[in-house]
Amino acid sequence: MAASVGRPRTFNLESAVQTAQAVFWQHGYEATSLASLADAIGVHKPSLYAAYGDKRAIYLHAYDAYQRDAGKLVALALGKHQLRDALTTFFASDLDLFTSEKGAGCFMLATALPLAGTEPEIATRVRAALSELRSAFIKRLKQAAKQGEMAEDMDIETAADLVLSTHIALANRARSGESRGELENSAQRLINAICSV
Amino acid sequence: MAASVGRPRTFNLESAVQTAQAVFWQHGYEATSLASLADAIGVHKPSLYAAYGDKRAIYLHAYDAYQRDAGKLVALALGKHQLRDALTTFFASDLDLFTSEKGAGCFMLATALPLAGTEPEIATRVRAALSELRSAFIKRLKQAAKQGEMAEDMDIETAADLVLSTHIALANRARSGESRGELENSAQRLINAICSV
DNA sequence: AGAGTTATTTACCGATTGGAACAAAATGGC
DNA sequence: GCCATTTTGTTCCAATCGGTAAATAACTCT
Repeated sequence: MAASVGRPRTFNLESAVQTAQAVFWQHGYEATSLASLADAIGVHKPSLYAAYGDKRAIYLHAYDAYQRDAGKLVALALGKHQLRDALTTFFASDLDLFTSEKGAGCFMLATALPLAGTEPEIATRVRAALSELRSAFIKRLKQAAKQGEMAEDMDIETAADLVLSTHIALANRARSGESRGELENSAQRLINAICSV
Repeated sequence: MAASVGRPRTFNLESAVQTAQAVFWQHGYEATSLASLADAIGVHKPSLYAAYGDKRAIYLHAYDAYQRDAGKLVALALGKHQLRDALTTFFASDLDLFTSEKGAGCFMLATALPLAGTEPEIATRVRAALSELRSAFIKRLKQAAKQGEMAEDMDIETAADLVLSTHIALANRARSGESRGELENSAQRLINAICSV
């Protein structure tokens, strides 16, 4: 896979994507210049073009990396045996992510949603990601319902909506600078509303 | 207030702000150029500078107008006598706004939140707006609780969080291009979870 | 050691950006 | 009719934008 012939690359492809991700995360897609990306990574612009392609391609690399990493966190959290454990872990890693030093809020919602106003293919990506997340919630909540872990009068579709809505809202509120404590309170209240045990 | 002396302005200040708002709404703050604003309004750039100030000032005018208009809709909806009526009206006007032809999703969340990553004063504005909205929900839900309109086992803070979260999530999902029907379903499920009558 | 390959650096491109200078045009007050 | 005032249209600015051409440097393979 890696070309062993020719002059070796002086920077790591994956970690450079992480660096680019942080720049996009803080400034958004449009406000991020190629010069600032190259500067942050420590290379010159043509190196970025040679390695990834144009600005859009660099962004999509950062986007894909985020989705992959976030997906792992979701799977890890929802894998917990008890629903309350699963949701607590899910929202804890959510808040870790949304208050990380790489950027405030959710990378995807903060950087891709503005573009969604004019670029349908970006909108479709976000829509698909949210739909996939909701499906994961549905699957996990069905399992919880079987084990009697869900509050009575709470059907699965409603609970999935509430978890997804809280997830999205926490991302938005975190980007607006709300304190982690308040966000944790909201997450805790949702968990108590959904879980019977 | 209006200068009666001098050459009269050839465009309406308020409607020009609405036009500017639509451009920002669709493209976001950074991707909106002064040239495109002037073009959409039908004037030349210097007229915008003379009337409002720089690009940031034009955006803040659009932002303030949005907040004022949206605030009226919220007050109108929450003024309904029955909680179910109030929430139904609230989310209906939400979806009208989020699927309007002026732009997809919520103007505030779509255009201001990306800026919040680097500009604290913008972040503070959004934070304050969301906090104010939550307070309005709390006030309205307290009244509903007195009249026995809220589901048992549902405390006010939790319900307010869920309404706010759903509101924010609908805005995000609308911008991602989700159909109005799916969004309506989510709103309806939340209403059923909160209201006893 | 030389050839082939790949990534580097420097320099540059046209286009667009937000913003401003300036004079002409259009009004009300005198 | 003229002056003060305000907005208009034209023109221009330095800076930055995303992207590229071309030469050089660093490596592997034979």
